[in-house]
Amino acid sequence: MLIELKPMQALTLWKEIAISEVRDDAHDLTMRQLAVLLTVYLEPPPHTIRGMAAKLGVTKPVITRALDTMGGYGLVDRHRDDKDKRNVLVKRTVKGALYVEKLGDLVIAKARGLPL
Amino acid sequence: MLIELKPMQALTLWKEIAISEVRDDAHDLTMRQLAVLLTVYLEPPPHTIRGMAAKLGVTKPVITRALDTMGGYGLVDRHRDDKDKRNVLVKRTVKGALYVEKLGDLVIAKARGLPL
DNA sequence: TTAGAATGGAACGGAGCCGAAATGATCGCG
DNA sequence: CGCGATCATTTCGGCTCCGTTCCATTCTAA
Repeated sequence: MLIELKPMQALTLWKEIAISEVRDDAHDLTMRQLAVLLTVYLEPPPHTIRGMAAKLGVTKPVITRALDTMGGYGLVDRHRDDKDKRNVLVKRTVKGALYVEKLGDLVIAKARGLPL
Repeated sequence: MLIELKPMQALTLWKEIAISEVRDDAHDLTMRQLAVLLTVYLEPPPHTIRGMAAKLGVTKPVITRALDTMGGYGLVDRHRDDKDKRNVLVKRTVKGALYVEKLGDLVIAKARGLPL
């Protein structure tokens, strides 16, 4: 659990992660794409385009395009809702789960290395 | 200090911050720009273009353009080094300091709100 | 003093994302 | 059944960022 995280530590953690993302990230995800990805993998389904657009405070095409890009990477999948065929449900993939898991490990590793 | 940060918590923290950035961020900074900004404000000077490019693992024009953009926002400043006039030193600004400080507060606030 | 190295920046074409508006498919109420 | 509402996607013009390459300035060492 997080206890007494100080401003300097918080910023250092954020900086280290940002640099790691810039240096190593193969997919070069946007902040918006990252927000979409983590929402899909951390919040309970179902995930619709409209719902995610509302949650992130962006327009629907932003979500559609983010899913296009990340779908191309194999990080997410989507198909029509059988109940209401207007809806599109975003699904998780094995590849995406591995990617998210690696991201979590990175945050933890960087958090451990923080100076006192 | 960070103690026993678990994978789920780490990812939730990162997700919350990403969403906040997407929703509220006035400047809409790229991950690279963010990495540059935090490097300038968290690591000891001097900061040269070449040095930061090496640190972030990107090309020089990336740093130059990031400084152009953020300089336009007033988040950073730069001028020639008097000792070696080939170098350009990146300087901090009051506006940039406030922005970074707010970012730190955001991380802390989100960290506090993490579920057990 | 001068040749070569180093530094930051500019120019270029290409690629991706943006918001707004239009499109196509589907639902549900009357 | 039909028509308006809802949902996701596509289209459009515009903007920003990308990497590569080239250039001007400045330093350094022979």
